Amino acid sequence: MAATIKDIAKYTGLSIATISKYINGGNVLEKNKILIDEAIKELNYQVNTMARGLKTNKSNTIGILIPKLEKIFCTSIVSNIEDILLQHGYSTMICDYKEDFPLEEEKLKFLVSKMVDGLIIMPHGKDGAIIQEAIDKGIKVVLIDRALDGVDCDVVLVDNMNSSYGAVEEFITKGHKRIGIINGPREVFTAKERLEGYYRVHRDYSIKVDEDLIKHGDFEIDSGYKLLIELIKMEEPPTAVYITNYEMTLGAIMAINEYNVNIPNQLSIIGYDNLQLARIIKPPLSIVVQPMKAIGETAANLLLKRLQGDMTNFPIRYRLKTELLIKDSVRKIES
Amino acid sequence: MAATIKDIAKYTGLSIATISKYINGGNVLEKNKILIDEAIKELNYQVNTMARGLKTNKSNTIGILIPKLEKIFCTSIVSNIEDILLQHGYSTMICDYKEDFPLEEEKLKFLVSKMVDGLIIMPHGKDGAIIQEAIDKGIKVVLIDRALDGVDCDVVLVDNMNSSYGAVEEFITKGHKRIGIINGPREVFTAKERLEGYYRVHRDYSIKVDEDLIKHGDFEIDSGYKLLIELIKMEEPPTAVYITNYEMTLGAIMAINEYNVNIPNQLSIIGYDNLQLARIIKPPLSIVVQPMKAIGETAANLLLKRLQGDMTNFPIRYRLKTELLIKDSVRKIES
DNA sequence: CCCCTATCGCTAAACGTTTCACTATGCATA
DNA sequence: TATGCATAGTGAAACGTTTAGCGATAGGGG
Repeated sequence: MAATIKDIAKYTGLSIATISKYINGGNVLEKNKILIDEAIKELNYQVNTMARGLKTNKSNTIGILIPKLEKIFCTSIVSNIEDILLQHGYSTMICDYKEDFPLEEEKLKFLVSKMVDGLIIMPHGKDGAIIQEAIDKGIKVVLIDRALDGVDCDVVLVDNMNSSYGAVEEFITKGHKRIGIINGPREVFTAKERLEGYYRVHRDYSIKVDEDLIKHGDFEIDSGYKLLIELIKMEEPPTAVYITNYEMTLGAIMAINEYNVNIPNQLSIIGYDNLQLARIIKPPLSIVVQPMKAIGETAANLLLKRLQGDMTNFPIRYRLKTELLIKDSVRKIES
Repeated sequence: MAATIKDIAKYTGLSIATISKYINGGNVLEKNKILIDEAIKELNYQVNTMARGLKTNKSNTIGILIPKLEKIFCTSIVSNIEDILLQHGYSTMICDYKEDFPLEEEKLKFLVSKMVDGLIIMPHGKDGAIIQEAIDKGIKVVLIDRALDGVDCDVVLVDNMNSSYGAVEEFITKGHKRIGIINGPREVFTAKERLEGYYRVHRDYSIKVDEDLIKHGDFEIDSGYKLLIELIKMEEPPTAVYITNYEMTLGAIMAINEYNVNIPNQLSIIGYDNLQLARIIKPPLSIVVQPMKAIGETAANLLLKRLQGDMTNFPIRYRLKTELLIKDSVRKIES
């Protein structure tokens, strides 16, 4: 049905080797160039990527693997990655694994089976073995947002520790002493780091941490909702709560609305990740803003560099800074 | 490097044809099954999808093409599509075209070049020619959200007309007469239909439409923001505003917050698309909820049916109903 | 004992490219 | 004129599968 390189050869009277050479940027007599171009247009020829991939073991395609398509944090990064890769002639294949470990493995294998030349992964599992397998096959890999043990590759991370430090410090300098934190799962890389920042700033300001104020959710709306309720129902509730991702921030706000908690008079809040959120909520919400654009760009450019064979400083680990956006959801406590 | 079917043949002493047959579900003696399985495990064999695709012209992969990755409306549908396709052994390749027409064409070609067996597309351009080309190549296509002229395929749509009708009717029955609408671009399929509903309910209730109350945005946050301001700054402003997509609803709320407009006392509002939004805003927002889940499921199941060769009622056009979620953002006007 | 059928396995060609090694051509240099 | 050397083009093998067609084997019915 579809025209092949053979048809072009027949049309032009040249050999397939010549056609192939031209298509791949080789030198051909001017008159043959014209002839081939004509044939391509006439026969509506398009390269068969399967055949090419079979020969070359390349696809000019980058696989992107993220936890969940509905998380704006993920898609926003992906979009930035795409922008850059596209400019350099790479296509992308986006997969999400729905926060599911077995599915992560499956999708990763899928991408590998599609002969991607590179991979950008926001990993979920603790186990880097399958990723290492891909690397061993010669696929260049860049991890984003979360590091992984036992994997030999570049990583682009956010400075979670200092971002938490800054947010909680904001509370402290405004006079808060009982500060709740709604954090992610204990075992998750980013959650661990964010909690570390919480501890460290308490230590630096000589404020004792009340472990009851530390709540572990699962980074989803529901747990934000439930844990905020737990916090405000405590016998001695916190005067401020720091929530460490976007979805849980949403959930927390739902709880706040439902229980008619006045922000910031009854409770001070710092949320996470979404600029729009800050403007939609009343009063405007103070948030920690992650550098989605920088993450995407850094990861994409790094991968491009590796694909070009430039392995300087491998493996490299970037730490990108967050921004603390101060609005009206934190009250100053007079002492 | 990687093991091929040949290696398996060598390992087991069988021919490659037998291996291939077994891998593809053919019958093989029990002892050979065991032997082959052992070889596969031992050599860590994985099918080379390129070679397979080259022979079969199939990939067991479905391409999904959406306007923008950051739009929760899109990704939410995609996620539902994926769930179903995955259950049936299909993988998906997700592409977005950033609301850009040339890029839409490019990405479509990319997907076609990857030999996708089917396509689910939320189209942007008016021109269905390239899509028709794909169809002519034997790729099964299902369009979602927007229909397209000159394309011979199934479509899964939302009943935009009646959803607008219902939303505006809610205002009318509560006594509103001057009802603004922040709509999408004039030429966009869904926007046209939503406007049609607005007109029709006015006609049915014998309320004259003031054309100045009809605003055309571009379905992005900014235009929601600007157009709401335009509306409230009118000499004779509307008492209610209906906003026809999620992003513009966000923008409108930003404007409302900024100008300290009291909802619903100064202005009644019905927004679009996002259940979470309803609970985050104060007062809770009445919204039109589109059936993302049903759209995804309908499209996926339909495509699966077509892929199985079942072409009954082709081309079929689904019209899915929206739900009007009534909360506290609409005021009753006593007359 | 023969024939039929079912089952399993094999040979070999084909899919559409890329690429290596080679030939042919033309031109400048000695 | 002979030599050397780019440059353009070619033939053929290879990439890892699938599959049509055929051969071999075995079991069962007559």
